[in-house]
Amino acid sequence: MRSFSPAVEDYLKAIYRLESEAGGPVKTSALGGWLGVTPPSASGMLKKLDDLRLVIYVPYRGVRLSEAGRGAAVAVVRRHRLLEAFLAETLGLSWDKVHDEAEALEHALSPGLCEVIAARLGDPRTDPHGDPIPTRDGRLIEAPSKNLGSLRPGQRGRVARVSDRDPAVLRFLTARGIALGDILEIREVRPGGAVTVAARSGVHLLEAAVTAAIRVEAGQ
Amino acid sequence: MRSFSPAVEDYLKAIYRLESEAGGPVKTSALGGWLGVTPPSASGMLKKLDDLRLVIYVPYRGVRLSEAGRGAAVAVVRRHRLLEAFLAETLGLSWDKVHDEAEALEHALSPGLCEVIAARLGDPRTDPHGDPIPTRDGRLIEAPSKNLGSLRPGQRGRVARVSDRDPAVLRFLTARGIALGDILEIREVRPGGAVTVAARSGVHLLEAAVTAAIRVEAGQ
DNA sequence: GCCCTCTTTTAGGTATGCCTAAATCAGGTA
DNA sequence: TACCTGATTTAGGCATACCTAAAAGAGGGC
Repeated sequence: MRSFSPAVEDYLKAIYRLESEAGGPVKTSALGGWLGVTPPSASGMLKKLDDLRLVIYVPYRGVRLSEAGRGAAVAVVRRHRLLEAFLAETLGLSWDKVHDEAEALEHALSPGLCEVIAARLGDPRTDPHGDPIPTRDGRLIEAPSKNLGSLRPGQRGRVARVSDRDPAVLRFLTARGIALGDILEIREVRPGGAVTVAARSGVHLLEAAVTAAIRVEAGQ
Repeated sequence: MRSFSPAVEDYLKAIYRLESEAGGPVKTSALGGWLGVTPPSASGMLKKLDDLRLVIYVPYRGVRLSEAGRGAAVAVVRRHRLLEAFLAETLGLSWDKVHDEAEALEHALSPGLCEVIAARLGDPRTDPHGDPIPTRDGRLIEAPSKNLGSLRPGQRGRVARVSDRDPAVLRFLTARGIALGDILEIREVRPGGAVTVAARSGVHLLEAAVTAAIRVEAGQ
């Protein structure tokens, strides 16, 4: 498996993520929005990725990863999450900082060094946000989890994953003393998506953006 | 100080190194040869670097770093050598492997992460090849050293630095049990530049390429 | 079924950084 | 001083990956 340009890797990773979220083909504009490029730029790149057989792109309809594309995307995700785990472990970087640094370094990490890091960390299963790290052979085990917002008042859940998309959310949770593995009990669900939760560190109001970022292992 | 493209950083680093070695302006073809690009490519880039005020480029005469260029070059050298030290320290990478990995990662290392690494390592003064690591404020302290080949039979020197240019040389030295800090005594100087040395691990014949890669702190 | 609107693609352009081929310059030789 | 040779620069191209503006397609409302 040859290596791809940073731009190609970013597209594959983005398509992988959006495809998982949407459960179907990804629209050109959604991809462009996610990556911060204009629709024409995304459209042009998709044609190129289709030529490379990394995606199946049907103009006006959307794009899906091919088997080869999925493999390449998962490899990038593995590098990214291993780097996050490595930076947290060896340098003590907080979970709100690891994403951006990993984002920059992932394209420059050789396969050999990637595996040295994995071995050094003892093949961790998750990164600092709780996201699963794909295995070397490209398997990704997604533990079942549901969005915190889908729980009813009185229900409890263990914080399993927190989206790394917005560092401010991560800092907010750190400031409130909420971390991965903590058990949250829903007290109140407000219209708009905000919730009130009881945690080890007390009762907190979590705004919609925060609630949406948290996935829990339910039934605790 | 804004950040530069990987290509620009590579040129600055190369000019810095060749300028130090030559003790004067660097020729276009020497730079191209070092970086593995053709003379026209180097020529074009030098014009651009001159526009950016990073170098003083006199067509047909050669190129020197400006103050700004020197600062940027030293910053890249710092990132490179800190990364080498970090990879050796935390991952146990051998001195023949750290260079290539650092070469790839250095352009993606943020200033912030660079300083976290420096702090974690306790602000090391040298990388795994004995090359000095510039300080954060851009000072580079070069300890006096001379080439192993300049010693006469009977003279001794402590291995202070070994060029990271050729990994095979580094592996050869490792295989012969010769490391940084070891004391070598010249037994024989052969025509062409090869030498015979007595080391802790025994007597070894070092070919010209190996001899040229070693710098020693003389008078041991 | 037609049209209108929004999305998406095509067209054409910019910047980076590399290449080959051709022209030009510098410096030593006759 | 005129020329030759080798180094260097200019000229013209290619690939990547982005942009804006304009054209074209898709799908809903009437």
